[in-house]
Amino acid sequence: LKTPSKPAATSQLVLTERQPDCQPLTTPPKPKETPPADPWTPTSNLKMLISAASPEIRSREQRRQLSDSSSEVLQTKLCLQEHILGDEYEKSQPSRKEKSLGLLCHKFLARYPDYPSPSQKSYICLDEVTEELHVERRRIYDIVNVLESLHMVSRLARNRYVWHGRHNLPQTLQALKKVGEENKYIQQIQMIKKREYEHEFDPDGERNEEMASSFGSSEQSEMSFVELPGVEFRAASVNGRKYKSLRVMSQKFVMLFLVSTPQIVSLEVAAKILIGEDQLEDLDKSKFKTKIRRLYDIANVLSSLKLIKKVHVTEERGRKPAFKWTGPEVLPNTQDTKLEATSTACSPPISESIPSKEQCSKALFPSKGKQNFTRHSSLIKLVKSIENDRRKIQSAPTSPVKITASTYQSLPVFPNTIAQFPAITKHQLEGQSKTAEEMQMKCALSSPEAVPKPEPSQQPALSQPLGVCPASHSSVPPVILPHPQSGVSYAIYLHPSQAHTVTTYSPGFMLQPLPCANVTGIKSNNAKVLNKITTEEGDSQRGTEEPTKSLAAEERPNTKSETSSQRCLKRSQALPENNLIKRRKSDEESFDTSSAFFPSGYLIPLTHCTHGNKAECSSKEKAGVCSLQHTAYSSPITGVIPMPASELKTVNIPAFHITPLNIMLSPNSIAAAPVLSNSCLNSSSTSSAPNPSTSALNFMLQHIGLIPAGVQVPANPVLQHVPVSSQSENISHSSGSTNMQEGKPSAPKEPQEPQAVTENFFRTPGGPNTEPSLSVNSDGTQRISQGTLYIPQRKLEVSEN
DNA sequence: TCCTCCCGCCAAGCA
DNA sequence: TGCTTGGCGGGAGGA
Repeated sequence: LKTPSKPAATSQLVLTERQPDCQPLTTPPKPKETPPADPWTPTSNLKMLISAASPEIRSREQRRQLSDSSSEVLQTKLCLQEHILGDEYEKSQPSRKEKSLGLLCHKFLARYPDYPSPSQKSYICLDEVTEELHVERRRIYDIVNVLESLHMVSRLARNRYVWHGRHNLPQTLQALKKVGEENKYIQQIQMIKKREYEHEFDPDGERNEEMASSFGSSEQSEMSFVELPGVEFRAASVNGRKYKSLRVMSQKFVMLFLVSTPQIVSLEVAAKILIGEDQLEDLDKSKFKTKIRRLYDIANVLSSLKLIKKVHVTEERGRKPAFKWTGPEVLPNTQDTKLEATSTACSPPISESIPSKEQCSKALFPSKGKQNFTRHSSLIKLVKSIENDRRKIQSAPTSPVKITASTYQSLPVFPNTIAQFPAITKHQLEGQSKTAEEMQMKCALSSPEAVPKPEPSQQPALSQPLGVCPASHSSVPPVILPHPQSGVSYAIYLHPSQAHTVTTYSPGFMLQPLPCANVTGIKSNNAKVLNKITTEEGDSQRGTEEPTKSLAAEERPNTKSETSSQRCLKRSQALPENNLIKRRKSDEESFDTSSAFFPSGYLIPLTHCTHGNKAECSSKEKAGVCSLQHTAYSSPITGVIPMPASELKTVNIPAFHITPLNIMLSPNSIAAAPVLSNSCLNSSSTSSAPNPSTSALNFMLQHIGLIPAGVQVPANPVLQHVPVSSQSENISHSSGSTNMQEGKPSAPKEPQEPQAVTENFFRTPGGPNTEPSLSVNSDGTQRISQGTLYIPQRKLEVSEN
């Protein structure tokens, strides 16, 4: 039965009308002799008319205070039928748009308060809803499933749901964001975009294989449902279908927004990620189309909830539908231990012995809060702490988008970022010839995913647009740690987010020499390449509308999250469900194994840094060291690696407490900060800034327990030669997240010296995303002048229509 | 022409 | 066994 279209004006009237009180009209019994397929028979026609016009009829009845006796109604209908014929009838039919799921969802939501009183539970009876909204049940399921994914409703029983409203939304979004980060969706997005571009030139390429390798084996990515305390998930079917459910898809879709910066996700990318996470064989076209369909369904509901808004992103490849997150900003999770999502996947847990920061901290400090969270596999991944750390010290290896420094500086949070930016990158640049720089850039861009293997000898290319040091680093100083064996010094970055996480002493901890990163702007031709595959977003959006997001973009760099071995480990972290005790036990067991893999130590040597060595990089790339996977997700900082316990032998760092900083520190809280190499340092002689003194170093090392009191670390020639820019003085900034002093690039005095070191590490003249230009001072030293800001974000043009 | 997504078939699984 | 739930994809309306 084809439904003729109806003019918007008429149908709009019908649709905007809400009939909260009116019971649906009862359709007169249909004469048996009426052929149901014929729309123009009086009876069938009448039926359709009733369906289409009943709101009007009812409102008319209300206005006239007519009785709703069926005979009168029928009369009215018949009367209406007389007048609405042919085209009129067609016009009376709601258009397709007006039957949309989004509109239906609006109606559905209008029935319930956003924030229902906790004492007054609203129950949803599907039968009632379908009757009152005049929709088939199937559509209600679509809505309810999405709402369920956000814990706005939960299933109570057959046909019956409880309405929670938006009470749980912040919590849910926070949990989803966390899971999304753990799942490294941002990296997957980057990978997909890269693949898209590559596929343009290699349509017959091994796309699926690449995708397969990108996402790992299908078993890696079991679908799981993130639950919240008190919102139990009771799917009607506990079968495998549950894991393909719209609920899970919806959650993952939301996750993509929450982890993306800007928070715009194209359907295509979302579908690919969902497919990639699902089954690799789903990569055929029909599956893709199906996913897209479902995403539209979900998007319609989310749009009704005003969580997302449809936009279009225009790329060189064309205009793509996308959605932009318009929901509440999800702040960083402050209750990690509470947000324990549980995998409800049907796949069996592989291992219970994977430690994680949460597990460690939970073991030590069991949360007093709600513990009803079910466990999500992705939350208990071995490399969690690695990823968190990486995310903060990496940036997306994407094409830069120019914005002016002034624009950038206008951002309210910019000063913080400036303060965080490692001045070391500047020095490194200073120490580089342009040729070397270009070579590095080419190298890094041609293989941006070149992830350094944890071999000390390796010299991974680091192509990192300036200014990607995460804001969260602003207040935590790196520790300069000499390594007597290798003669290499290291910077240890203490991650603030981990500062409060107390973990136990991890016995084997060695500072592993890592190649120094080369930090350069992106100038190679590949920048173009990357640009082409990127989505677009107006700079204005970044700069004015969502400044924090702009910065957050740099906090969520395009980092290769894990090697395949890590994925295996990650995969193996799936834990059994439903038993808190069991979980606790497994947590403990997992914790015991932490010595087998010590994921959070990121160390960058102060020596061994060479400037981008194109030849080396290229050869490694050819040799497969710089695999695609690695490239896309690798740390631009380079040399950020997890360290197996087997390599952690030399220096034991117990859990300790940095009194001056009031930071609880553990080995898991150690990450690397980019540090100049000797060569870098030697070649770069911007000398206006103070060097950290040996006494300061000793002070800090003693305080943090790296060396016993009384022991002095000899003056480190490397450190002494660290040139520190004084140009950062020009940058106003505010810190404040710790009790550290800030903004004194002048010669530090104890005990402020370590802070001064920090300052110097995280400052740069032009802010985090400045592409510096090298100039030569009168004394022959090189300096970086503030230049155009380069945002390692994709060029994005968004149109909302 | 392509995007969007309604619509309903039909299978899984529950009561 | 009937009903609920929901995956799925055809195909039509709309841009």
